[in-house]
Amino acid sequence: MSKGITKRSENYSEWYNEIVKRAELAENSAVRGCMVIKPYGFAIWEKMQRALDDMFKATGHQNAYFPLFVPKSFLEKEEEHAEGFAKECAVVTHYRLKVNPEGPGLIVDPNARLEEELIIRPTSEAVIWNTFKGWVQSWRDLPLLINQWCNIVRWEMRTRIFLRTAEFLWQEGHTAHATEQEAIEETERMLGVYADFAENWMAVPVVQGAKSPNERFAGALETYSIEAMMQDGKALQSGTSHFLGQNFAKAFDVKFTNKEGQLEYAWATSWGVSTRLMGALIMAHSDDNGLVLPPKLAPIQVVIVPIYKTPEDLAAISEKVDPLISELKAKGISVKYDDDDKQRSGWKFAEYELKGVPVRLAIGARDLQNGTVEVARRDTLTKETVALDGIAGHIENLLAEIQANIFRKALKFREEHTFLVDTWDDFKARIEEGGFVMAHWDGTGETEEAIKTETKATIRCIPFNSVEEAGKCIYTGKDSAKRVLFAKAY
RNA sequence: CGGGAUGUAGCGCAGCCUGGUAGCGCGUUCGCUUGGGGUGCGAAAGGUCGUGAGUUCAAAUCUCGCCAUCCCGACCA
Repeated sequence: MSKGITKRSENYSEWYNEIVKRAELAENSAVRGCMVIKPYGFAIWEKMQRALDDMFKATGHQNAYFPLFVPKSFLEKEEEHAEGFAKECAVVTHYRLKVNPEGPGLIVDPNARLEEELIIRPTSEAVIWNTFKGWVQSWRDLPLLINQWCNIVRWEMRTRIFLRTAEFLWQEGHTAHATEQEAIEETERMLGVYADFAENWMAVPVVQGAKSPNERFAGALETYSIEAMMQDGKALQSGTSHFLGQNFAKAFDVKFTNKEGQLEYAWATSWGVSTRLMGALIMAHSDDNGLVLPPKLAPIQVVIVPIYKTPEDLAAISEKVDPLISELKAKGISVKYDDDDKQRSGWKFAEYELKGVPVRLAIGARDLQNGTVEVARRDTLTKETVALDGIAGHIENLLAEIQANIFRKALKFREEHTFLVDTWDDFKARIEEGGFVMAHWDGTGETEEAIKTETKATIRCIPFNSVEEAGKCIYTGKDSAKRVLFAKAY
């Protein structure tokens, strides 16, 4: 295997695949379309989960768990929902295998056919609303604020590790409310939580907005999303929040008695983010040397590499390093002291760079003499020699600075690749180059479809902060009241 | 499901056209060397060439079937 990795400018998708592999985040599995998330990659996902889970709890939600299997009759109940997911469902038809009587191996036992097929959940609205029926009777039972962490299966034709796999991990929030207004507020609140997480934890700036009807979740009245820009200028939908109206309450007969004693259908929301966020994290920050991680999500925030020849040298270094490790840990900083003699220091430098560790300290005989340590930061690839005295505080500040810096960098990149466009020729040219294009649209699905066919760009969202501004549709020239966000998307 | 390609050592590949002892790089193991950016040298281990059939004295190589994977399209968080 060559030591360098493919450059972003040469082949962006190859670069992405190599980062995933070389940083040991995940690998393709023996099972078509499914990935193995490796320990280092999973550690990042766990940090994401922890932060998100805390945010869900802080907004009043509780975790629960619902079955992997969805009876086909449940999935059928909400018609649009069923239609939307039908094409990508894995179906369980039998419950037993048996030894092949005519040869080696096992066969599906034809006598063990299920009376009703079970669908492996592509999402859990159906099972959950079937359950909610039993949980909701009175206005006092509302709001019902539930979240679950689980895996789901969507049988994709073409898969890409983290970005689109047949099986993936996610979190799905499902809530029931007494009023439409309350449900809409919840939908907005949770999109806000996602935006907060993306920007303040992942350091990925996002555009919040509403999906066009074409791009809406099957069964939703309104879908909101956060859209992030990757370094190739393409958009990645990084989280969605849906206002489901009373569709599921009606489909599953979830009614409650309001304060006036009348029966009403409950109002629903659902919202989710998935392991796709790992893809966003990689593609937003990493460079031609490997992964770049925001300190807040890095499994290892600081690595310390001793430079030594003899065991005596190492002992002298460790004597200085040990108290520093304690001090860093006391500040809640995760630190790894890599005194492993199996690899050389130069090899370690390259390896931790590849894995995106935000700060690397190197300490050798020279430093012991001078009372210093070499501090290297991953985001800028710069090094400085700093006095060992007071280094813990310095590192703490440095981690915060790195977190802020990679956000700034990503935001600057997005701003430099976002364009206001008013003519169709400009539109095609800008989309071709990559980036976000803010343009007027006549509001029809037909126009959206035509633009997609001609340019591969879709409406990523109608941004919440889009100002009212009279204009003409980029494609048809019809009147438009505001600009929407167009881009090619993952 | 349409179009294209690939399957040879743990990984990345050459060999196939023109059939005749299975090779290279990385990694692995051992020894020495080196140690502030993937050290250098030497030795060694490791493959029923995706699979099944056929042609042939002889098949990684030619023919046919099957399987799997990847890329490009239609579908998608």
